[in-house]
Amino acid sequence: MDQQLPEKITRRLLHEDVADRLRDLIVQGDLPPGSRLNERVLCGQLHLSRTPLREAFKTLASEGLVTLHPDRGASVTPLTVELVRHMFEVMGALEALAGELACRNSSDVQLNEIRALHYQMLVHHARGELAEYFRYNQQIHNKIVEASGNPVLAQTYRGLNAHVRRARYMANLSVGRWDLAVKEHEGIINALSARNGALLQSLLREHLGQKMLAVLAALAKPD
Amino acid sequence: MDQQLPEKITRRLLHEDVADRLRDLIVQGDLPPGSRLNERVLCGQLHLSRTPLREAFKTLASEGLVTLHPDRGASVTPLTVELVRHMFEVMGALEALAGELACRNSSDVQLNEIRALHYQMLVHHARGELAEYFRYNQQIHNKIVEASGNPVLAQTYRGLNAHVRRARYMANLSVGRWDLAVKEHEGIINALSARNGALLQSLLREHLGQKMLAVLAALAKPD
DNA sequence: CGCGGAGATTTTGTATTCAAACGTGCTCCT
DNA sequence: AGGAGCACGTTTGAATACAAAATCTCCGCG
Repeated sequence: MDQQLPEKITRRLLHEDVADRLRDLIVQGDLPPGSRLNERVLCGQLHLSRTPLREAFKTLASEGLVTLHPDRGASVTPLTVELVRHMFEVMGALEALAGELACRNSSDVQLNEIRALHYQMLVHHARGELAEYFRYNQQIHNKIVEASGNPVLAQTYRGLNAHVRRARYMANLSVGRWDLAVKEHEGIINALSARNGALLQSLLREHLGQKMLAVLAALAKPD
Repeated sequence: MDQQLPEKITRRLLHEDVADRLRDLIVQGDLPPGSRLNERVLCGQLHLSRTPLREAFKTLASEGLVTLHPDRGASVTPLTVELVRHMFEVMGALEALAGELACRNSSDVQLNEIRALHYQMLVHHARGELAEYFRYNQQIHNKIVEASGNPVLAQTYRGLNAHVRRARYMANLSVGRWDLAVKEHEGIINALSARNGALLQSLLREHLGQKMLAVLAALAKPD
């Protein structure tokens, strides 16, 4: 009997690339909050036709990064204090769940990978390489969510995380906060290594709460 | 000074209607899990062109109800035991959060609305009107999530809930389970009325857990 | 009888076209 | 002066057209 066909070598669809591209632009602030997304202009810049661009809009809209105004186009969803607070609330619940599950389900291999990333991150922190630090930091959180073994959780997390990354991008952390964040990570890794789910949950919540405060503070001041 | 323009009388976009339509068809099983979605055929049935249909696919794909296969079209995401388990795990975390927040943030008006829905539901239960019961049941859970005052949570919840409803649709509950579910609801309403967040959380978790077991049992047998 | 492959057919992915809504700036009237 | 109304250009929404990939068909061959 014939096996389920193994999902091809995965060809990439244009609208997916475009969605990724736009998501990055939004997260990094190149497309600032509230800005209008003119289809003709973007088509020119991205060298494609309106069809895949508009399809990408739909994807981003359902992630909440983009808002659609019937007959008046799309715009980058504004990043309000309220939105940030609500996002972090949900993220908190998701990360807590991820931590609990990761303690129960993750393999030792996965755990070692996470630890390895952590040490890499420490190196970049020591060298003051912020961008690299961010990348590893992000990877660690992603790995923890992956290690939960729950793809639905992972996908939901990814969707929200784009917002969080956008917020954090605007909120360039202070050095003091940075050092503290590294300390918090230390505890997180330890709790995970000990597979202490309850502890890990509270540490993740604390960590995320601190991150939110930093983001809110940064949002509040200059614009 | 001029007021924020009140977002128009909201014109509805075609692809949104189509997405709603398809979502219902999938949830109700008219488009069974795994079935292929032929664009030409669906265009004929829904009386529209491929453009808005494909846009709707993108929305449903990001909700996970539909899976896109590059160059080979779209299909209804299969409903596996694993998927159900993972979904309910995430839903559990979301509902728990919703319960906690609802206890803290909901207005008395909202609480009364929920209680009113509950009594309506009891009436339909007493009369054995399953479909009506389901509608009120659904509304109650939605209202609780709304009462949390967190739109991000609400949207995330809605996205996953489509899956849950689909699962439940396949799993027509037994009468015994039905009576029990009503009892559980009684406790949920009481905890919410007392604004006892901790209790509400555990009751919601228990309730959802029971629902998952019923769904899994139904999934396991016939097919 | 099964296998393989060339060509036809279908289906999808993307571009282009057509139509309707929106916004703008002007005129004209009060 | 100020505002209503209208013609114009612009932008979006949806349909259609075109191109490429996948699937199907059917024939020859082992």
